[in-house]
Parts: sequence; C-alpha cells; structure tokens
Amino acid sequence: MVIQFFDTYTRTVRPFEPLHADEVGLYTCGPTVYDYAHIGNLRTYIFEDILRRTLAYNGYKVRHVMNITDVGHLTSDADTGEDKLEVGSRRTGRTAWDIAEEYTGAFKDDLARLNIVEPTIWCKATDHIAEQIETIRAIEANGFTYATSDGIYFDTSKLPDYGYLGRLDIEGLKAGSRVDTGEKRNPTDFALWKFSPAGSKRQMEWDSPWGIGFPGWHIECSAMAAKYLGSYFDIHCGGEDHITVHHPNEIAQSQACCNTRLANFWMHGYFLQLDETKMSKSSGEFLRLQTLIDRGYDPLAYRYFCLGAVYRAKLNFNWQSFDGAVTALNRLRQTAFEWGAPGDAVDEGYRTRFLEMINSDLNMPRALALVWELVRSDLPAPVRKATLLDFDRVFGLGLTEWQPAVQSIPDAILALVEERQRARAEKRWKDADALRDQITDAGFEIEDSPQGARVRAKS
RNA sequence: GGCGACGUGGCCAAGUGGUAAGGCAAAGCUCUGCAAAAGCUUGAUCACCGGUUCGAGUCCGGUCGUCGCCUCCA
Repeated sequence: MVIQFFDTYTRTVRPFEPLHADEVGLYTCGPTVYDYAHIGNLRTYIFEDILRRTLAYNGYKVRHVMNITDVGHLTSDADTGEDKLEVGSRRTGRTAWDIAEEYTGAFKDDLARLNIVEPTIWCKATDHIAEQIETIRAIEANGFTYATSDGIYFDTSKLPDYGYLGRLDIEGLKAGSRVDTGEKRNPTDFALWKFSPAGSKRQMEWDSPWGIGFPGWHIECSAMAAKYLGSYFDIHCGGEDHITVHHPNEIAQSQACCNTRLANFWMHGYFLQLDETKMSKSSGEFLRLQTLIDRGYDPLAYRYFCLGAVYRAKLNFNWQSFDGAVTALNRLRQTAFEWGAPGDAVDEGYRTRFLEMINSDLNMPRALALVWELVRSDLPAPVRKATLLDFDRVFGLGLTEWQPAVQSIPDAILALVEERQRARAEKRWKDADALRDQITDAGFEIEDSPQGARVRAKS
C-alpha cells in the first residue's frame, strides 16, 4: 500500500518510496543535554517513534540515527551566546561532561517510559569531532566559508537557494532582524567552528586546522548523518522550530560539501501548547514527564494523549483533556484485558483500514477512532484482541503487557468488606452503606458484582 | 515591525467541495436494595462578513481573535 507523508521541503503530501530497497534511513534531531526534556519536547519524539513504527509495520527495516548534542549549542543562534553546557556547568558547579551524561540518561529514561523504540544508533557530538572537522574542511575547500575573529562561518549568500526549506525571505530577515550580526556578512550566516575565547580555557575544546575551539551546532547533524546514513538518505525529522534555522543550515552544509539536500523527506513535529501558549524551558510552566508521574499519572497516558492529534498541528495541553486521555486509555486496557487471549488471525478488514489511516501521513486520531469502532464491534473477542494487539505495534501503548495492578488490600479493609457483605446478606442496608462509606473514606472503591464485591485502591 | 499558522459541541480533536470521526465530560435510560462499574441513547452547520460554485467547515477576499517564527526552543 502506498505510504503518503507530508514533506516540508516540497510542502506537499507525497508518496514515500525508499531510496534503497533493503533499508530506510531515518535521522531524528536529538536533545541538547543541558537540562531535562519537557513534555513538549517529548511530543516530537513520540511522533518520530510513530513514524518509525509505521515504517516497520509496512515491512521496512529502519536504520534510525539520533544525535545527542553535548557541545556547541549556544544560548543564541546569533552565534554570540554561550555554550549551553558551559552555562549549565556554572549553574550547578559540575563539569560540562557530567551534566551531559546526567541529562542524556534522564532523556533515555523518558523515552523508555514512553515506550519509544531506541534508535539503531546513538551518536554524540563530542564523539565525532574529527568527522565534523572533515566536513568543515570540505565546505571550506568548496569556497563557502570565511573567518572572523571568533570563528569560521558559512557564507549563506553563496547558495542561491539558501533557506528554501524554511521559505525564508532573506531580504525580510535583513530588514526585520532584531539581532546584532556582528562580523557576520549576512544575518543568516552561521558558525561552523568557534574559537575558544582568548585567555580562557573551555571545558570542551579541541584542536583544529583553524585553531582551538569547538564545532558549531549545525555541523554535527550533517557530519554524523552522512557518516551513518550516507550523504543522501530517506527521512530527516525534528521539531517545527527547526524548519527555519537548523535544518536549512544542515541542508546548506550538505549542499556545500556533498551537493545533496541531505534527506529526501523532511518531516517536522509541531509544538505542544500549554493553555494556548508554547511550553518553553526559559519561561512558563515546565512540565516534565516526571512531573506527571509524581502526580500519579502513567507516562503512557501522555503517549495516548499525543496520539489524539495529528503530529502536524499544534496540540493544546490542559488537565481536563489529559485526564480524558487517562480515562480512555484505562478503559481500553481494561476492556482489552477482559477479552482474554488473542486469536491467531487479525481481522483483515480492520487491518486494511488501519493501514490506510497510518499511511495517510500518520493519521493517528483516525486510527484511534477505528480502535473504538473495533471495541464496539461484534467480532469475537479473540479476533478483536489479536487485531488490537497488531495495531499496538504502531500505537506502542503496551497493551500486550498490560494487566490490572495486583493490589494489596489491607486486612482491615478486607474485614470491612466482609462485614458489609454480611450486612447485605441480612438486608441491613443502612449498616452496609455506612461500611461502604468507611471503605471509601479509607481510599478504596468497592464494586458489587454477581461474583461478589471487588475492592481496589482509588485511582 | 517582517514572515507564517490557526479559530470545529463544556474540554481535546479528525475531517479528500457533496449535507460534521473519535475520546473525555454532561444529561436520560438499563442494570443495582441504593450505589459503583458496565451498556445504550442524546447534543455542534464548523469565529464573523462577503464572494466563487448546483453545492463550502474544506476554495478566494476582508474583519476580529489566538498562537508561532524572526531571541533559546521539539
């Protein structure tokens, strides 16, 4: 079946065809590890995971590369700010290397808790300094660089179609620029290599043909993507914020050194908004996945929440709608659990419709609606179960593993339950209701059924 | 100031020009000693105005509003 993805480069939905028959090359921009990820960041990684799982569901092998930016990402893209890792180091009194390691670990934990499949290859910027230097040399040899007092820069005016991905209005940028461009020749020029400040030693710095310093932020992606996937591969992903700066710069670098636009498809995840405002690390509420967990939420509820919207539109987060996702996921889990063991065969009709939906640019809301239709269908439970578990290869909600939590109910509560059962048997309704109130006040829920009373801790 | 996106029932959110998916919440009903849980049922003409069309949420123009990028950002 044809897979259609929206490609930011052409701004069209177009059929996806792998460049190589055997394997799809996928590069996803990873985190800068100077702080924890917030749930807005994680939305993008969930989108990329759905993309990867969709490719796999269609039978493709995927070679997935994700970078860890542990050096070079400045606090300002004007190339005048500080390295984020160095700032974090000063803030905490620990080394930049320690900080990078800690936040890398925290990031990987978050991915695991969201059931995000690990990349085939992780790559750290600091492990690939030589490759980055080589890439810069190639760009330099082709005449796209110039030096200033603080570094080696890419001259974007040498590329007639610089910024095409972002549909940048170069003249408009010049006119409306609010940033001092310093020694840069054009506002869109960017650093390939930055010199260590004279007289001070950075924690992270390397020798290079141009002097001691560190690589610019954009070069790592071009260099590492080319190393692991080749200079032209299938799909490159990132957040929507990369459409206008980071990705055009990656493309420029690849054009300058390899004469390719790096990737056949460019796909971008859109922001999570908090009460109609962007969630950011510098201002506003900073919700981490751990924050949700601390409030008693299952991290996979956040994954379900994200599946409720298409990746290519902003998604508004508030507690009312998030609680809705929590309830929906729990109902789905409980229902599926009660279906019992899956049968051998999935329902082909549902499977075909499912495939159509995920292959239409990852329309997960539609796919989820199909799940609820399946839940209400009159197919035999084993077929429904097998079909749902098959879909979950893409949803990644862990429905195969899920089972109701085994809860230990305190003996005191069990005694109250028993007493209530006696009262009910003797039709002492007032006593029974009083006992139920006692149990409820203690934080437990009671459900009467033909098989007897069930107790569980209130969620 | 420059550029761009969006505005669908209480909340979140799909939607290929042909008479509005789904989830949550709410209400009613069934079940229940009463509840809970579960099941069933019930709501929207798509910000506003004008235009194109046999027909527009879906295309064009305008108004209002919100948001994003141009500062760090997924």
